[in-house]
Amino acid sequence: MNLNPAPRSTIADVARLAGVSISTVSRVLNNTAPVADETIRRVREAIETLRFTPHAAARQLASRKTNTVGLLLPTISGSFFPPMLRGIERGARERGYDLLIYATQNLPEEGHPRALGEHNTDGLLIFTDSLPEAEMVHLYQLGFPMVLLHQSPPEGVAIPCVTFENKGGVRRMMDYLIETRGYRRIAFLTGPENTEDAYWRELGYRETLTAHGIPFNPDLVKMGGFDEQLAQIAVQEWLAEGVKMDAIFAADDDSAAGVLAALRRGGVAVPDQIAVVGFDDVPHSRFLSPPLTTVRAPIETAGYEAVRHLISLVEGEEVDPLILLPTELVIRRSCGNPDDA
Amino acid sequence: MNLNPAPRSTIADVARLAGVSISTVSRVLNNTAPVADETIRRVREAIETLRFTPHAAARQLASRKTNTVGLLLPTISGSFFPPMLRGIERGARERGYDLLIYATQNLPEEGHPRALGEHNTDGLLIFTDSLPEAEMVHLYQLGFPMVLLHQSPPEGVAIPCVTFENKGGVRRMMDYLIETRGYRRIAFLTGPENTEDAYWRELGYRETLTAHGIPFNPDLVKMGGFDEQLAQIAVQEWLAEGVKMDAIFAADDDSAAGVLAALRRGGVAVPDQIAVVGFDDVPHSRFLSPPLTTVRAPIETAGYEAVRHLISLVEGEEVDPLILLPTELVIRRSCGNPDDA
DNA sequence: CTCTACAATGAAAACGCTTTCAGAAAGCGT
DNA sequence: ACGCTTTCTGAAAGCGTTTTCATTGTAGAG
Repeated sequence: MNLNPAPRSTIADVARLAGVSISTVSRVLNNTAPVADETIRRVREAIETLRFTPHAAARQLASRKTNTVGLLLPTISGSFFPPMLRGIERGARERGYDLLIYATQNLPEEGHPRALGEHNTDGLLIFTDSLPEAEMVHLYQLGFPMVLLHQSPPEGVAIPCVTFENKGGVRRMMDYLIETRGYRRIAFLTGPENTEDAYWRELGYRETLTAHGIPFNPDLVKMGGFDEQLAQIAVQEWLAEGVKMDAIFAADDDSAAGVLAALRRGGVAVPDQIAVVGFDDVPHSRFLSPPLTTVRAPIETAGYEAVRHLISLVEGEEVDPLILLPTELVIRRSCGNPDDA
Repeated sequence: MNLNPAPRSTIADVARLAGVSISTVSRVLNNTAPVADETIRRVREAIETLRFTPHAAARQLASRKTNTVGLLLPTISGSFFPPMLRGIERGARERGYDLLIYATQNLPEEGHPRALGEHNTDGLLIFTDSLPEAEMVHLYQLGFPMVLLHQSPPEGVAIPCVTFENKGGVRRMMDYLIETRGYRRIAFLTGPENTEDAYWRELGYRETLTAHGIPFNPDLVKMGGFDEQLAQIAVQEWLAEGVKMDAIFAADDDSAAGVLAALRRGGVAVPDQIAVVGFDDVPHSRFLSPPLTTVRAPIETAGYEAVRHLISLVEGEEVDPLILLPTELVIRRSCGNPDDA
């Protein structure tokens, strides 16, 4: 089937029908030079009757621009992902760019990781752990536009990075738990290793403890891995070990959901016996039971800003090397908020 | 910056370095005609030392193929989305295609909806409600490859469609609830209007009722809209109205999560007072409390199969008009499963 | 040995645009 | 009327590939 795939009309057809040259058609298409009103009208009309659509590849070849940005991420999962992608898609679309997605996990074995950026896209959005450092440096040296999401660039490589104000967010939440709610034994469920967001969140936890003169207790820290199931297991262990605590700070909301589930299963009342807080404020969190107190991270905004900065870069503008998005406390019932009881 | 963007090497550079013609380079690149082993070696070497990557746009222009498929969806959200996208990405990648994403919600006002498929992609994956019917018909008449996801084609338009065996899944779940668990007053929380999955699921509910001689009771049906919050509200209404029921069948897992939250808030024990079941088995569902009994829909597989069928179409093969993916009962605690109590 | 067939290569023509260059027409100050 | 812009337009040269066509050997068939 489809052996004779309907001859698409080209710019030449339009030119012929409108009685002008292809240059003129191109000019009205791109508004790239003055054209007489009457001519514009005729060309537009011809375009309409022929249902003409410029051929993207030809355009890209001639103009040396793809008007496409690529998004690299390790894999597609978690409740973090949809808001981020939504922001990215919106940002790209608003500036007239298309969005190409690569889950690097699925990429062919060492095949042509290079083919990624250099020719298919004008720039790359790189999420966390999705591109080997060597490849990144090479692209950088070629002057290829990139923006990092939740990951800082390698030493000496000035690739802009957008991320959350993780440490400050944790800090404010900890202050609240300690000062307002009076908790002292606060456990922390870390994110995955080698993840920067996770690193800063944990650091915020430790620093705030110190600032309040509370000694750091290694028994109160386990790995939650930003994962619901891992978090459940960790909490079950705490329960089994009989470790006592006033509150559990989960490094993200997915793991906080796991904490909630494990505590409920273990017959522990939240927040009466143990308070629980998370980080991110993914859409789901307000529906947890009890509704989750958390640190709101502007996930969608991060995606949106990242892609806009990338496009600025593509279009030759300068861009701040670090874009730190503010976080915000969202107090709900899981931490024992009396106002919402 | 980036005014002098590192001259990328072209096929001509490779040819020169290897001492052959560009035709030969192209041939070893695409394995499109026999080339002497020694020549292949030299060309490969030249490619390597120049770090040459073929320019995608030029390739597309010359070969009239983009090796890209587009995914159209209304918006990016919900727990349904990540598995689906994962399947699609994997399927596309496996067959050597790139994936372009369009959230049609973000598309410019009536601008060039046409530009979507015709020139940027070799084919389009169309999710539910994301493309006006007229546009679809037009593309179809042009012979443009498309596959629909969870939506059937308009009258007389033979666009393949992949979706779940919704009615059968609901049917089996209902049989189980009625026959094995002995429930009679089963409420149903519908999906959004004008959504086919929602339609078939509701139909399955009604038909099974009839099959078991249970009269249909309109009081036991409310709109859940595949949405956690809407579902909560609906359940709150039921509770306020004092409607009695043995079980609630939510048309998808997101709304089932809302049901669970609302019941807990209303002090109703699940499954002891009211059983709850959902549909989809999104990753999250097994972590709900109690773990959700649901109908597993192969979401990732649907995406995977859809994109593979699309690519088959692109490559000129025939494809079944309807791909119905089987669903499967997943019995967990929320329906009162004694084995897992 | 000749004939045919096929492996191996190169030259050159697309592919459908954008962009430079140049020229014609038209306005305008003097 | 004269030069000088400025506006508008067309011809033609790319952009970096793939693909067709032609050419040259070289090997097996007869």
